[in-house]
Amino acid sequence: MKYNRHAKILDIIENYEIETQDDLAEKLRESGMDVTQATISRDIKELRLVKVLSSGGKYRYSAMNSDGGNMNDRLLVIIKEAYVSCDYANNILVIKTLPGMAQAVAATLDALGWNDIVGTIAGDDTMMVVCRAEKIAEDLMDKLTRMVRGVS
Amino acid sequence: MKYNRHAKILDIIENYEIETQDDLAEKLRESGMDVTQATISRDIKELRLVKVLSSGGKYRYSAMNSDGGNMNDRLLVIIKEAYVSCDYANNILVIKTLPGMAQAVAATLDALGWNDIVGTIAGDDTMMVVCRAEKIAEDLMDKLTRMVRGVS
DNA sequence: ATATGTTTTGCATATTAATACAAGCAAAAC
DNA sequence: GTTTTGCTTGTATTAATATGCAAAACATAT
Repeated sequence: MKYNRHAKILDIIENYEIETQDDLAEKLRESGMDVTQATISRDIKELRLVKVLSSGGKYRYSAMNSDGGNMNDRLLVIIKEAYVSCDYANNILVIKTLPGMAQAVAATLDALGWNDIVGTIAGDDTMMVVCRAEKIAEDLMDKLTRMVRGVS
Repeated sequence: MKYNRHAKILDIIENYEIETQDDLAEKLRESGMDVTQATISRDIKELRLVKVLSSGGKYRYSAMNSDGGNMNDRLLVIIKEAYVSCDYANNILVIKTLPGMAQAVAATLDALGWNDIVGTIAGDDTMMVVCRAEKIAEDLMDKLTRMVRGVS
């Protein structure tokens, strides 16, 4: 359940101004994930999130865009966990995952903040990535399949 | 004294693994700057520093490289505060500042993490920036003079 | 020199975050 | 089937950080 939660956390901090770990706990609870502040402290450490000062002068948890390759590791773990198959047409990449895991993959891809990715959308076991160009979709598919096969 | 301290803080966190605000207070004390944790908390807020997880698994304060233009603001304030004059020869930019402020400007420039800047060195009221190329030095001088004149 | 407004700071404290420890679980090993 | 091992979590606690408030420091006008 941990990786789902991590993904949800990435999702939450992107869409809400989360000031404290308790705020985050609350939001997770609303999603049916019941954890304590202690666990969240550990999640935040693992995800390498940081507390930044938002423009409004308040603190806010955030996934630094480009944190030295760490999010890539995260993607690796989640992909290995969730991946089923992958294909693309034109600039759209479609990723099939285990049931319930599509959100996790999408949130992680989002957190990477890649400019070449226009956006993602996720259902339950399928997600789509809108890429800037067909070439990007192809490259991303390659990258993912290599990840799953354990090739660096 | 505040801007000097801010500069020193930037300097310290770059050169030491600062885990807590108390650690930072200690290092500042070694430099003859005597402040409490409370002040440092406020400094960290103003400088928009973040606590990141270092590769060694420990937390560490850091100035995110490229935090959405905020360090630029910081540079702006410090430049307005300290700037006297500026000139360059070849790829070396020389900045004259008010007495004692050269370190502040240098640390702030360092914190920007610009690739085009090879390095900086600061005395008391003069500092030098070694740029990757003459063009860079020229651009930087322009940027600084525009800053001082209040032109964006 | 004195008053007045602004900024910076420390103190004390409230709030927030990290962690030692033990318990619970599940998979692997025996 | 039992034991071992490794991982995740909550509890309780400690550690770290943020902030309200008053005092001090500074600047500026009178």
